[in-house]
Amino acid sequence: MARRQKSPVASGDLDARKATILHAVVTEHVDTAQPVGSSAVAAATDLEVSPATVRAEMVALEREGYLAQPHTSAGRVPTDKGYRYFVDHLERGAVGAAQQHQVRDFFAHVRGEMEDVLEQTSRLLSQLTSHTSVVVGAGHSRASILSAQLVNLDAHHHLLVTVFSDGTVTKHSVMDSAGAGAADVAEASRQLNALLIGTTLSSRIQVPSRADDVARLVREATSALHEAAPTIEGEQVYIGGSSRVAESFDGVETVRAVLSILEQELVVVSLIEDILDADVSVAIGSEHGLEPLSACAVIVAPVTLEGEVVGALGLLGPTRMRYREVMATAQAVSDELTRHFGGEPGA
Amino acid sequence: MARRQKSPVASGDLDARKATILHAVVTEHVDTAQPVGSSAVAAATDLEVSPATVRAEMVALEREGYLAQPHTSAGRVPTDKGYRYFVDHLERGAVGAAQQHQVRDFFAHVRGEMEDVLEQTSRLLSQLTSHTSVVVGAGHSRASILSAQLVNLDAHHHLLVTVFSDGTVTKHSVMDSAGAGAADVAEASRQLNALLIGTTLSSRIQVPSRADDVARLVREATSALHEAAPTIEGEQVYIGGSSRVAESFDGVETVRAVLSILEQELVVVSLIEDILDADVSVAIGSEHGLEPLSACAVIVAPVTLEGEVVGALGLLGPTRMRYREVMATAQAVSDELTRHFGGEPGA
DNA sequence: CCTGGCACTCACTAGACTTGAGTGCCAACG
DNA sequence: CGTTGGCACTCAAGTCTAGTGAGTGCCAGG
Repeated sequence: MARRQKSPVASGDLDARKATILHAVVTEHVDTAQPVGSSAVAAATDLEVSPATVRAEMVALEREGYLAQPHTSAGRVPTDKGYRYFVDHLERGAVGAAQQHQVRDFFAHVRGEMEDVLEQTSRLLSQLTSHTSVVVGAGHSRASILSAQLVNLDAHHHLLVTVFSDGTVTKHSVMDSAGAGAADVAEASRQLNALLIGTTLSSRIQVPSRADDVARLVREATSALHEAAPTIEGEQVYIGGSSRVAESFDGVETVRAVLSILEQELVVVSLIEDILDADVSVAIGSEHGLEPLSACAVIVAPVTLEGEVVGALGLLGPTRMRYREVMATAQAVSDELTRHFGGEPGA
Repeated sequence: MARRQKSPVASGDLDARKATILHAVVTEHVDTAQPVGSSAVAAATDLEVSPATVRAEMVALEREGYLAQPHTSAGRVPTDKGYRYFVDHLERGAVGAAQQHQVRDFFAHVRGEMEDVLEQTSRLLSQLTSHTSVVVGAGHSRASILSAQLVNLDAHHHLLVTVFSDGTVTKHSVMDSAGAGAADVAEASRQLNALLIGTTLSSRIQVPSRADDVARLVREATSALHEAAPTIEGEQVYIGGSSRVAESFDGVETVRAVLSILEQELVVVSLIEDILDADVSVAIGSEHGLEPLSACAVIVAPVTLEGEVVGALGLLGPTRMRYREVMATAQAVSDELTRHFGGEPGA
């Protein structure tokens, strides 16, 4: 714990006592939601020093930006930087046995398509942590096409149904003002299947240039598919427990702002992806650069499949959050989710 | 306007002056969010009576349950019953030209699958009204199957992809522990297609009882499809502008409760369906029976396709809401949405 | 470097008082 | 008899004034 320097503007590290004090302030503040005074810290730690000594250290911690005072005669509150230090120096803990069991149990019994599993996982996460959760299923830009089929809806509308190797299915409507016959549609379907199987959305396709109905349908269908590609590749997002936002923040305006962000799926996805790292990672306060979320902390964990990141889960709460427990939960669910898909690919 | 009786407990109707006063109280209260006093009412109406007279009428209105007093020395506030009368006797207005244009414009330019249209419509609604909106796409219990296809994912997993006449597509994973060969899967796919085309989810299917791989796959696939039927028939729900909830109510607990309800899609759907009537209809306060929403009013309008109700849109806000404008907007969007699908079925 | 002591700060609370919007009641008026 | 102005009454909300106490910063002595 004793590191190189103890200069007052040390940026990277703190001496053992300061670290202990900061830790105490964070845990106490998380518990009570109140500014923490020097005597409370002295009582909560095993430092065996007087409040006056703690005060001196707290002055230093404030000068260095780890703590802040709401007003002159109040206790201290951690700053974003304080939480950051706390999280960086947090020894990872495992989740409690009860939670562990609940997670295991969930994944043992969950059934259905991947989409359903992800959605339910999102519910699980927010139930376990009492925070809002986000589960992102990565896009399938690299998935290849297993099957493509053109289905006739009515005289002027067909539907291109495409199945990808990752188990996702997409549909695209194809207008057909000329009204090709059933036989032509069937032939176009056959050609599309032959043409698209094995390709990915980014592949270049050689479409027939003939002028007949069949060729026209094939061209229409492939262009519909590729035009929509950016959207399809876009990830699926499942948000759970958004009502928790109302509990986490007291200002109505904050609640509104956070909810408003959550409504913008693209923003949420890019937020999660920005934070996403190989391991469980955390963005605190203004670290993620989204101003309306400056009162939030976001904890992100990846979901991998055969070594590749195929998704992510995130938990969003106030900076005043039980980091240790929430991070452990994120880790546990991430692990189980990864295992779940590893054991049951494509299901 | 003059009706049968003016007995103090008249339930159905009010004499003209009382009606005018109630109307004034509602509009004023909606505007100001404050209890409305007798002098404000006297000033706002063209009744040309003194505040004292208005007071006498307000006492009667309170006795009959249309108005309430937050405390003895405050103005009056409408009760749910008061809002109900107001809404029932509201002459329908059209939306403003600007809004009308915005709605037309939206539907002129919106493109994509029905799901996308509904989702975007939900955004439009909440943007136009500043309230939370719900769009429900009806289930396709009556839609017949146009195509069914079994696609091989890997050695032990297949995917049954089904296209319905209403343009929806579903998928169901089919486990295959025995690992049938590619030829068998193709044959099963062919048989499934022949078997299922033209049927609906409620149809009874005659499945082959043979013991070979193909018959087994067919049985597995059809049972997967029919097991999931209740879920598939379940409507799609799109909720827009849930952040508006934070603006509409001041109590944090109310916000939380409402958001919590909105998270339960099944509850939302049944709420909307309960309220849904042939015309635009409204549920105020406790009328819908969902206690957490007792501070809310819900406005619902149907979306029809060829005379049949295929969906609904809802707007959820505080009981203190601009009923006239919101109802007009709901009506306008409902009309345009109906027209949109009428003109472009299945797209 | 630690500590107890001490004066100081300042949010928060409670109580007293004022204000004013709004009421209910009533007697008088057309 | 419905309407009206007058009037006393009520009560939430705002303002002011202490009083309280948690917590601080500083300092002198160990």
